[in-house]
Amino acid sequence: MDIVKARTMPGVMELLPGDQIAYNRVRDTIRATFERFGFLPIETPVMELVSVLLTKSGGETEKQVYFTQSTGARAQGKDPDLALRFDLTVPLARYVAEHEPDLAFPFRRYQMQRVYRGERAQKGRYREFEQCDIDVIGRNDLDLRFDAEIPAVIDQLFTQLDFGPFTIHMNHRKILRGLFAALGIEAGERQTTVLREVDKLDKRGRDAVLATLSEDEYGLGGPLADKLLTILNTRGPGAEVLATLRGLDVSHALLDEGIAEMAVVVEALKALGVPADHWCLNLSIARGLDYYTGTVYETLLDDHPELGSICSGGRYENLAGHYTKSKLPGVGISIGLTRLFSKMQELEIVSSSDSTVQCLVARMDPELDHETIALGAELRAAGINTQVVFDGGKLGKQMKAADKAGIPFVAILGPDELTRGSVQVKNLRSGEQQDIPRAEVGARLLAQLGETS
RNA sequence: GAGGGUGUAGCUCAGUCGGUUAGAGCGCCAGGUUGUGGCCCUGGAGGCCGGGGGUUCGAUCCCCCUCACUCUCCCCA
Repeated sequence: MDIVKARTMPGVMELLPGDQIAYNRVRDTIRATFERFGFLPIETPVMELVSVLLTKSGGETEKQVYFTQSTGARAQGKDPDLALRFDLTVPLARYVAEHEPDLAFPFRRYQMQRVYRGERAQKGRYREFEQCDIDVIGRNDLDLRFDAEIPAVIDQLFTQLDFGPFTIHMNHRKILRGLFAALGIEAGERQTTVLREVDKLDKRGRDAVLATLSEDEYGLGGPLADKLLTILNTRGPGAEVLATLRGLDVSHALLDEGIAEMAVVVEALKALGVPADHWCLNLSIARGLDYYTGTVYETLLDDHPELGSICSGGRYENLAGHYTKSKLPGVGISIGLTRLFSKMQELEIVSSSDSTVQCLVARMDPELDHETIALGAELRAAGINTQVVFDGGKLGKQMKAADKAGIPFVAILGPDELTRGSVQVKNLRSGEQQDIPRAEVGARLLAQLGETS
C-alpha cells in the first residue's frame, strides 16, 4: 500500500500542545484586554460571497484570494461564487451594513479569526493566519478621541504581554497629504505612489528613498525630494512634532486640518494615561493601504525593530461604501497574532513549558486502579485539571513523562498510602513531596496551584 | 510576478579531491535504580544520501532534468 507523506501545505502554523497552550495564553490576554475596553465580540463566516468580497478589484490582497466551491458546482464547471476572507475589515464592512439597524453606534467590536491569502509563504508570512482586530464604527461622525483609545488598548496589551519595550508610532494621513500638496505633489495616483515610497524610509534608509523619488517616474527634483524627506524624518513626542509642523515654511489647508486633529488625539492620549515613552509621532509612517484617511498606527518592539510592525491600523472615512449609502467612519487596528507569536517563539520570549494538566495521578499498582481513578475524580471535583495514568510503565517513567509534558504535580496513591488514608503529592518544580490526608488533597493542591501560578 | 539558496537519521548538520559496512550531537526506546523526574553511564532502533536520466569499472559526491522546501524583492499581518 502506498503511504502518503503526512504534511501540511506551506504557510500554515500548526503547533504541538505545549506551544498551543502558550499561543492560547497570548490570545486570551488579547481578548481580555479588548473586553476591558468595552469591545464586543463578533465572528463572521470564513467564506463570503465573491460578489461581496471582491467589490472592487485592483487591491493587492484581493489578487490573493482563495476561491471555494462545492463539488457539485465544480462538476458543472461553474465559476466559484464563494471565497475565503483575506482580512477582517471587509467582512466587518459587510456585517455593519447588513446589521446596521440592530447595532448600537458607535459600534465597538473585536474579532479574532483566521484569514487566508494565496501568496508565496516566507518568513513571518502565512497563507492562513489569525488576526485580532478592534474597530470603532460611527454613524455619520466618529469622535476623534476614539483615535486615542486605540493606542491606549495597544499600550495596555503589550504591557501585559511583556514582550519588551515597545513604541506606538503614529502619523496622520491629512498631514502627509497636506505636505505633499503644499510641495506641489498633486493628489491622486502620484501621492499614493510617493506615500508608498516614503513608508520605506525606516527600512531602506533615507538615501535609497531619496534616489528612488528623484527618478523620472516620480517627477520630484532632487531638492524637492530632499526637502520632503527632511520634514518626514521628524519624529518624537507629540507636542514637539506638532510644534515643528506648525513652524514649517509650507502651508496648506489640509495640513492645518491634520495638525488640529492630531492635537486632539495627543491631548486624549495624555488623559488616557498612555506613558509618553510608549508612543511618538513619526511623520514617515504612511501605511501602504490607501483607504486610511486620518490617524495611522504602527507598533514596533524597541529591541527588535527588524520585525517590522506587529500591529497596525488607522482611521478611514467610510467603511462600507460598497454596501450601503450610510456614511460609516471608523478607526481600528489589527494584530497579526500568528506572525507575532511565531516571532516571539523565535526570540524565545514565549515559553511552552506549562501544561493545561495540573496534576497527574500516577499508577503504582494495577490492583489499585479503582482507587486512582476515584482520586482523579475527587481532584477534578475540586477544580483541578487531572489526568490519570492507566499504562505508564514504571513510576520513574511516569514522573519523567509528567515533567517533560510540563505537568506541575504528581499524586501517588499506592498500597502504603491507602493503608494510611493519605496521598503523596509531589511538586515537580521544587521536588518537594508531601503526605496529605486524602480528604484534604483537593483543597491543599488547589491552594498550592494558586501560589505557583 | 522577479531573483537567489538548499535537499544526507525524527531534529540540527558533518562527510566522501568519485571507491566497497554513510557519521556526530540532540531526541527516541531499553537497562543500570524491584515505589520517585531533571544529572551520569551502557546498549539499541532509526537513512533506496529528494526523484529520474546521463558520464564512469564504480555516483550520496560530477552533469542535465524534475520535484520539494526556503529566503529576498513586491505587498502586507
